[in-house]
Amino acid sequence: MHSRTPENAATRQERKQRTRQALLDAALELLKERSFSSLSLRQVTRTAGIVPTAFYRHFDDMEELGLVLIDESFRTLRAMIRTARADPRTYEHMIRNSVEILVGYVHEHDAHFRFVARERFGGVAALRHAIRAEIRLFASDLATDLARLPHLDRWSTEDLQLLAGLMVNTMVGTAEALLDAPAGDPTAEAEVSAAARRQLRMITLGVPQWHSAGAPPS
Amino acid sequence: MHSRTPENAATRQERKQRTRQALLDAALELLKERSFSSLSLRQVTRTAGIVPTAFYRHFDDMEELGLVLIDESFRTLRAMIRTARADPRTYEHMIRNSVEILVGYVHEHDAHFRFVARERFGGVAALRHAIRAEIRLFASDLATDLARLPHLDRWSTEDLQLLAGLMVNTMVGTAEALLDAPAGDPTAEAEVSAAARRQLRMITLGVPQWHSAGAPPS
DNA sequence: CGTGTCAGTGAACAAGTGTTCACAAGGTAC
DNA sequence: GTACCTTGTGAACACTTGTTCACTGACACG
Repeated sequence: MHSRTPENAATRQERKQRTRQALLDAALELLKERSFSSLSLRQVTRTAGIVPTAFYRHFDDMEELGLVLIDESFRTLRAMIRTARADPRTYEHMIRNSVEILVGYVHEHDAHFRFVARERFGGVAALRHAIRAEIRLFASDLATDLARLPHLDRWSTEDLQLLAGLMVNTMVGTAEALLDAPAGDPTAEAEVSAAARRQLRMITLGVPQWHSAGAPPS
Repeated sequence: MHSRTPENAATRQERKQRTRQALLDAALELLKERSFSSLSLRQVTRTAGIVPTAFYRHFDDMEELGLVLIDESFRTLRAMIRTARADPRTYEHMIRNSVEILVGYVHEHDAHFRFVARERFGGVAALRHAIRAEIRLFASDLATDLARLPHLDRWSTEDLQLLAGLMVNTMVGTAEALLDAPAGDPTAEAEVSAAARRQLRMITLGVPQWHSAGAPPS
């Protein structure tokens, strides 16, 4: 064994990537309690186990790190959405499925969800805008999925967007309620998801009436 | 004119109250851009025009100031709600009325709304909890009002709460959309409020169907 | 008029901040 | 095997932060 790579060493790129990820993880960990704007570069490097100045080898700025963190968070969010988009046969099926998947993801990636929820209206404009854009995108995807359901196939795209926005809003509210539930309390979690299902059902019940009711202008 | 009170002077209590208010106003002004957790005592005193140490004559803490600010914000919110609660005759009337009042209040007290929206999931736990409690209270009030409307008079209180939560959520989302609209752009504002009305209508359209549809368990 | 109260001052502190710079060490490339 | 490149180090900088303390001066009260 003349090789001097005891298994934790590796190519330089890999090592760099590893401490970069350590910085991201450290920040995400700290963001469970503080908010991003009150997070200091030195705190991040300290909990990542490197010296403050080394930070600049990986990011220009705390803001740049924040944006990468948003990207990372939305990768898991998009993965969730992809899972949830599988064949929306009926409203009921879609509702049960979506809520269940949401609960699972929030449970498993609560740091990402917590970060996004906190920064959605937080102090840092760049993060706010990135998040807002992603959520809008999400609503658009949902709208095109909805268009395949009975009754909704003849809705205008504007109304579909509004309906999707309503549902996304409810889901976001549910996610936030889940984050607030005492960690790992299964009954609280069950209550929140039951409430979410009922609320989504309330929304869908109006669907068949919408156009026959006239949908008054403005 | 031997009196040395040129009009800005007054009794000592009044003067104290005035600088106290100056501190609150300064903080609220700064909170339009930063978030509370990244707001420093010295910044507040600086923009209020007093020396940092004088802060302690009025508050023990920045957190105490924050809580007072929440109180102040929710006084205007409660005033809004009181106005909006006047006789909910029909759904349509209620919707038009509520949205219009909301738009007016957000327009006039945008600093308060902005502060609340930002701290609802912000870093400071005490503020978060205070806000959450107020919003729950709001939803409860709305639920009791809703109980007087046709169809809803025979709903269970749990379902009324869920419906109210749905509507409050939509209103909160609308308020946040209004805060994002380019300042004073009347067409953007009109679009947001039109969207809000349509969304609320979508919700109410399901109401007559709810119980006849079975409202399946959990 | 005289005395005490108290909102606001200014100096001082220990600690934390972002960012710079010169430097060490070791993997990379020739 | 040697020279380079790059990740991480440590000292140093100029600031800002919260909080303390002894103080001043004008209003309040007797």
